[in-house]
Amino acid sequence: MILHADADAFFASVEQRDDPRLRGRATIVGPGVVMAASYEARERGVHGGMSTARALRLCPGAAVVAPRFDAYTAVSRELFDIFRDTSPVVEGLSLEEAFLDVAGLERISGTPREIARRLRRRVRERVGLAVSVGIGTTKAVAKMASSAAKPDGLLEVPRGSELEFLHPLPVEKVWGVGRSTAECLNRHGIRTVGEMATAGREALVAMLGPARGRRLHALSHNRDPRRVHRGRRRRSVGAQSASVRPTSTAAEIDAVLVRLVDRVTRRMRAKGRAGRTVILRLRLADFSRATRSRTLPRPTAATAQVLAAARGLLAAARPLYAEDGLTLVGITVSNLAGAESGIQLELPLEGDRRAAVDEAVDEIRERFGNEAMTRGALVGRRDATDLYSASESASISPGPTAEHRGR
DNA sequence: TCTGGGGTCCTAGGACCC
DNA sequence: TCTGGGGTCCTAGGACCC
Repeated sequence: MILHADADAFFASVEQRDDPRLRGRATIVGPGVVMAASYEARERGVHGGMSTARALRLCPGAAVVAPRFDAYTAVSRELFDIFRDTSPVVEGLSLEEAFLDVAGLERISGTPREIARRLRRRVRERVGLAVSVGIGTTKAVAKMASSAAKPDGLLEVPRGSELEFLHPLPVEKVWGVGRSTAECLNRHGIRTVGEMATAGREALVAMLGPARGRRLHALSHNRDPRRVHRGRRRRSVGAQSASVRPTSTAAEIDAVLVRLVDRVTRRMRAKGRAGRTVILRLRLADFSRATRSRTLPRPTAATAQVLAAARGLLAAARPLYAEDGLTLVGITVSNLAGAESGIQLELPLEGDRRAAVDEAVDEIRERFGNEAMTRGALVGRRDATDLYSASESASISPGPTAEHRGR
């Protein structure tokens, strides 16, 4: 069984925990837009992403507080300490939520429900926050069960009863279905997961494209082979700023760009990562978006190199915004060295390299299932997985099957 | 309703190679 | 010389998540 644990209204709950005056009071984090809203505010229709001005019209008297990211990071660490103490296999999804594989822990720790109860109690006592937990046989069911359990709840979907849980749910409750997908399904008369199951795979693929169509079809029949795995490597590092205005001068925009590049490359160096693709993100005056990217021959985390690429992209994109100006600039470095695959291994430069590869293949089978190995690829490369110690590394990708690829 | 900041994954076309 | 299948990499954009 898989647990999905998720701290309720995380940022807002930390603020309420740390400031007694906010307890029991509608609390909104973030000036400008709502980054998080306490349940008191949600009851009045406030939700993440809306402007605080609108939120205050819906919920006059709400407290608006500025985010304190350092505090959230510290609380997140405490939360994950408890998660990892609960199960050896923890996969974090964000600061405040994670999957925990509790299969095989019955002898030591009790049933999944007992484990979940204890987890919730420990977080409440030691961190002072409410954590909702969903229990299911798959990631998707566990995740959707925790949403259904909120606030401050626990919901187990026992093995065998998954379809009873899934089928009545409206499609927009499905993890991975957002506004656009929901609208498309609704247009075709599909409103619930059960109707999705009845529609059939070909119909869903025709509506949504091969990847989304197949995934949702599988999910509606409770098929979700994804394992819980720890140690996923970050695939990109980015920073953006909405401090630019349509009236900003070229020099002001360049100053923002320099600050963003510095922030990103600093973080990359701190983590010992280097990347090859520099992506410039722009939001124009009419709030439309554009991206421009450039792939370098070699991974880098050097400020000067990333900045040179970023400036080149900005200059080339100038015709886009010369007339009306910009409202956001962002820089992301992706294609991070050593992140191409599901698994990384260091090969000894001498000795039994074959054995190391065989071991890695076994691990991939375990993590991703046999299915995923039909087209496993072994890619050997000599590059810097770690900025400071270049070594030969190999990555083995859990290749999509021919069926997955639609070929 | 005039809109943060950080990520993930998928798609589609073109260049290029064998 | 022309045609074709099969593959990789790069670029740009879109959808979704917290």
